[in-house]
Amino acid sequence: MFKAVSTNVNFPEQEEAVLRFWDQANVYQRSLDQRADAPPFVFFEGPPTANGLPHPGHCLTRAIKDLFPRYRTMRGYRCERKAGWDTHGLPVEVEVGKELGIHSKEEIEAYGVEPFIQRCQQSVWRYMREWEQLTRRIGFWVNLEEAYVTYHKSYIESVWWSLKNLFDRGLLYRGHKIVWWWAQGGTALSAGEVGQGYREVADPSVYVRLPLVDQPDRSLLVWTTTPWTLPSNMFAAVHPELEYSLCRDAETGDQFYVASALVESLAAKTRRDLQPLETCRGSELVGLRYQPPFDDFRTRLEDPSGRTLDGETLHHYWRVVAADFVTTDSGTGLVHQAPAFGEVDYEVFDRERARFVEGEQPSLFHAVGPDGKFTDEAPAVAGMWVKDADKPLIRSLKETGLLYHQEQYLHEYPFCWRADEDPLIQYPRESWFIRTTAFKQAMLENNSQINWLPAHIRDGRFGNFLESNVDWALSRERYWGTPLPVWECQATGRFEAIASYAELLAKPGLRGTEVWEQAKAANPELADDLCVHKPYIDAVEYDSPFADGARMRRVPEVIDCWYDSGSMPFAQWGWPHQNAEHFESQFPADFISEALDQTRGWFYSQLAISTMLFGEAAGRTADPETALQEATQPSQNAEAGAISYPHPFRNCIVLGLMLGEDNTKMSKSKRNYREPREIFDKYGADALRWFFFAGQPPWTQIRYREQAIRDSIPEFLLRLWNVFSFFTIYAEIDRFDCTAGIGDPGDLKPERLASAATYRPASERSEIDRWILSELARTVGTVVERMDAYDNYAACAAITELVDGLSNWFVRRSRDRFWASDRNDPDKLDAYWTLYEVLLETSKLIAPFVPFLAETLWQNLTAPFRGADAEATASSVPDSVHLCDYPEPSTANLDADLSTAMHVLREIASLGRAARASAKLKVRQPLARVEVVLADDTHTEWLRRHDNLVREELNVKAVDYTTDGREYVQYDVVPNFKRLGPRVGRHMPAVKKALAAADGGRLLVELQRDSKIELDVDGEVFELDGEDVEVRLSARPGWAAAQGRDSVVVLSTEVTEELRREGIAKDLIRTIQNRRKELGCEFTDRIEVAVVGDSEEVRAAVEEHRERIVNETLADLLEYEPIAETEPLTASLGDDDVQLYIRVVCTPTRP
RNA sequence: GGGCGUGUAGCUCAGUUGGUUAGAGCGCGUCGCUGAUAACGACGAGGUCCCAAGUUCGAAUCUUGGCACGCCCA
Repeated sequence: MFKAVSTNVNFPEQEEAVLRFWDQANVYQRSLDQRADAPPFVFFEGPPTANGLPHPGHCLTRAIKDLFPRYRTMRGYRCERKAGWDTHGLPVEVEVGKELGIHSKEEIEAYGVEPFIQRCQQSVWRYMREWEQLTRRIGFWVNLEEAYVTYHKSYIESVWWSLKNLFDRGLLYRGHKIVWWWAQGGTALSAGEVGQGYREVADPSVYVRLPLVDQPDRSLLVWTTTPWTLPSNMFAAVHPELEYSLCRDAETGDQFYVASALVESLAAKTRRDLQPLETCRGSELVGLRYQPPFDDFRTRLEDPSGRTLDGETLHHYWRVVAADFVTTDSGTGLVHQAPAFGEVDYEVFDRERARFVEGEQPSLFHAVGPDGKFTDEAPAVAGMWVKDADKPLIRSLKETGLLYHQEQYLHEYPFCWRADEDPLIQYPRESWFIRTTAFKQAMLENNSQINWLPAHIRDGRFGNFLESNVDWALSRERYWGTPLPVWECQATGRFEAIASYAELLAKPGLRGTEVWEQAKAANPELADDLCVHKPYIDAVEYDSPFADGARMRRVPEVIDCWYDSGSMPFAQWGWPHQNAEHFESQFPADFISEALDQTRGWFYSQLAISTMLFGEAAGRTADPETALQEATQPSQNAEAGAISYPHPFRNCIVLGLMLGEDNTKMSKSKRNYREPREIFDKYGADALRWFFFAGQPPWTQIRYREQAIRDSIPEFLLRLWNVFSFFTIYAEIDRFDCTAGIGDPGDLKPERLASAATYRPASERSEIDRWILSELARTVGTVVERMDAYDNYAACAAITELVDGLSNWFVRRSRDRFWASDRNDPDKLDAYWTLYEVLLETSKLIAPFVPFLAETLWQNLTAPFRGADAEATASSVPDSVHLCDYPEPSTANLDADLSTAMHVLREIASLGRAARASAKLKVRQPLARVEVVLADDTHTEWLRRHDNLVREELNVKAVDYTTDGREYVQYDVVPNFKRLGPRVGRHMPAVKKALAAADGGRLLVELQRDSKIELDVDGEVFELDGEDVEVRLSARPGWAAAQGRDSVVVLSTEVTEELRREGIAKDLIRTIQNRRKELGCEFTDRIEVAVVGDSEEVRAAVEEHRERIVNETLADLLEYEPIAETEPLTASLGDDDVQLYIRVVCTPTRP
């Protein structure tokens, strides 16, 4: 039997108990085992880094990652959830550097790469425990024991395999990359580091004339704020669509080209008189040759030209080129290009170079060394720090007459975040690239098949990013990362890629593995995974296949850790070196989710790698040997078992970034959020989860608000809990037996309940039972539909509405049925069964969302089946709600008409309360009648049959319904715009006016009589039927009435003596009940009551309603003389005060 | 500077293919209900739906142009 559950509940404590139960009973594993043969629902875990502490943003990610797998599992899928950890990268190195008090690469080298990476390997687990605790506490079911780890040897070897695949297909190459370079420190800085170092500085801004080769009296006027890059000038860029003017300087006679839009501002700035001579489009300037600002490269290069792919001969340098990035915001609309010192410029160079045939391409001008000082390529300033060279270079331009104008220019420029006096410069470094651009179309095609949530990501942020794809700069000149598996022939410079450690060990003339072996011997604790890391792997060399006697040595770089995580679809299994069957069945993913910042991160790296390796419809096979060959030839292996786009993920929820309490980025120093741990302790994981799932769609930018988390308790969790508690309280009192007659309960699906002894079919139960069961069916339908579409927000809204209806209408209106004295009253049992069924189904329904509360509800609701008095076969009831099947919408119980009718009824009740409030007649005072005026009589019959609900709710004796209430209301006929719009068109305002002007009541009569209204408007006659118009009601003044959209409720305000006495009796009951509660009475305690006073009216009321008072308050005695040894309280009843004596007769001993 | 997103009540957010009375929760105020009660109900105050122009019989919704904020990139 049921045990009463207190309304007083401590959710966090309860959740801890549920966690212990899950652990002990091994529920997660059993939920998988139970679906061993079920179709898979594949989930990929985007690996977090355990190098920092988790914050509430991570809670959201982990909550949403839990929600859908749980849901799908209950829906009958097998959803394995393999955890993973991202462990490589610069942040780890920086952390370790901080510990050691060092930061430059030199310092790391001095400290020793070997101990450094050993520290890195340990450091990545620093906050492991916090992460695991968070994961467990928020209820994220994921296999942490078998997590994949990006530094593990098997993982790295998978990555190596993929890189060798790309290398062998010519997709991995070495080239230049322009990086932000800290010259003094000799290292490149990441975008994040550069971003920290911007500040405003004044730089020289120079306007330089570049005379045209063919027309030396005309020049291009270019502008730059980095004069030191001018010696390395290669091109001048114009926008092909812009208009340019050839201007004549009235003073000097110089003629030069400037963007037309900038002539005026340039003239003002230089205080010159500029006369436009002619205009042309930028595209007409393209191809013109000019004289470079400095002669060094020109004098050294003999014939700087080559053949293009079109077969022409074209000069390599000092030509006008077209570029879209040229603007007229500043400068002259002609942009000096020094590709070595600007990323954008370098792209231009790349494009230009691609026009030439192999071997005849231009090379990069580059007059500066890695130390930031000029080389001998620029003899005039050789050895000089670039910024110091600005002045002498400008002076020199002045001397040659090329300097047109000079000024100071204020702008943002990055400095080194570690040495803030050192400006950064853009500088070319050698780097390894993946030719992702060759797969741009394939990636776009693949992307177009992905179901992104929100949808705009596909063609918006992510699609645009793919459109502007550039080759992936893969390598990093760092230490802690997956080593690039490329070995270089020391004689020929040719490369070879290696796919596994074993493959390396099998190479001829192998040497260098002893470095690792010795390290391991010296320190047996060393993780074996480190053997494939720097510096050990660097020591391994072998005989070159390219030149006799030459050796192969590994290139020094490690790779971008985004490549690591993007490889997880196969690397998590060590595929293709092992686990072929796992990879087979777990690819591609049905569902992934991360925050928006992963657009260019994990979302991209996964898609790019998968597209390159597996293409579309590339046949996959369990045989690793052939897998490589197949993957090498994407899209040529379409055969049975082929995979098609999209892969490697089909559905992706892109979470919004979470902001702190003050709507700014969460930051530890600002304390604008709370540690997850504290949230769990104060409010619990369910409260947090519900806040995430029900508060807003997951892709909106969520603002962390403690109050909102706190609110999800009363708004949802506690409300449901109260219903549950109500049920158990009375089920215990009435010894409601849900087990009798049920043979094999299973997971207590509704059809199983039907076999119970006292269960009656819904069709035989009262209207309110059928109504809530219909609401339940409707809700289940919506929730399943929305959750299948990955829309948790709408699903939660439906659940909230159900619980609200359950609590504020079903229970509220059914309380009397539960209080009925006859334990075997069928109506009472119906009420129990209905509430029981709804609670059972609700606990399943909410299980994916709030798994803790769901579990507690389930276990309590099913306890009778596990108790000693349960029938023997009843042990089939799952001990966890998470082992149940998700509810199926029951079409049998669906009753749309009932839903609408009840909605109208609830509105009537609501209006009635409003009318009472305005008439200052409190609900406890019974009234004779209400009149309900309806706009139409669709539901009148039904309402009439069920007016007991209204009578009770409004505490009136009678309810009358009518559609003819002209006495109380005024009718307004308004157009149904949606329907009428297309037909009436521009006459709509006149129709509206005509309807408003007419007598609504008369129109209504006409409509009821003829089923149509004729309207003469603008000389045209319009015929409107009942659906073309809507009838609105408004209460006429002078009545205690309230109006809704479709009805007006009018109250009879007359209070007779009899009604008055009934009101007094009700007041008395209420006062006694309050007193019972104050005295701490159990629900079944008996009391004695005395009402002492000289009010005739009160006495009459008591006598008249004695039975009711006695019954409802469980009073054994109701008299008019004081009860001895009892403190009276004063109660105000009607117009009189009385003394109330209440004494508890007996308190049954508690069990 | 470019791309994407957001802008609706004091706060947090909904708002379905354009339809004329723009909603919810919280907060505030008033009143009420109450043996589920740290809950609940009613009423009220609170809105130039960021601005402007356009399309339309009709715009929070569609178009264009601005403004503000956020993110990403430069």
